[in-house]
Amino acid sequence: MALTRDRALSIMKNKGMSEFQIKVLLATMRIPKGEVVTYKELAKMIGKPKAYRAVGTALKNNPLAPQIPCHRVVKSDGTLGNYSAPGGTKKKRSMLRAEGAIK
DNA sequence: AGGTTGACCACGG
DNA sequence: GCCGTGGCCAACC
Repeated sequence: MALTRDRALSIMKNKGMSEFQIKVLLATMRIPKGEVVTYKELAKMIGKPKAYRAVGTALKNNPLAPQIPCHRVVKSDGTLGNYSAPGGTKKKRSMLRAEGAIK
C-alpha cells in the first residue's frame, strides 16, 4: 500500500520527531525514481541550505525505511554517502544501479 | 546550559 | 586517490 504524505506525517509526529526531520523525510519522499539528490540540495529544498549536516541526522532516523527512498540521497562530490538500512552502502549502490540512477 | 556526535561540505597538502 | 582542518546545523546527553 502506498504511503501518502498525510500518513507519513502522522506516523512521524507519533514518533515524536522534530519538524526539521519531518520536513527532510517528506522532501525525500518526493524524489522521483531513477534520480538522486545530494544532501545539500535536500537541505535547500526544505529552506535551510546550510543544514546539510543535520539532514544526515534526520535520514538516519528514518522510521519508514523501505518506503521513503533515502537511498536516493548522495553526497555532493558524487560518492554515495552512508546508509543505515540493512545491507548498508553496498545495498544502496545496487538499488540505485537497478533504478538507473547511477552507472 | 554546555559539550559531543554525525548518512556532510569545501579546501588544501 | 588519501588525510587533516575548519565550518555548518540539529539532535542527543
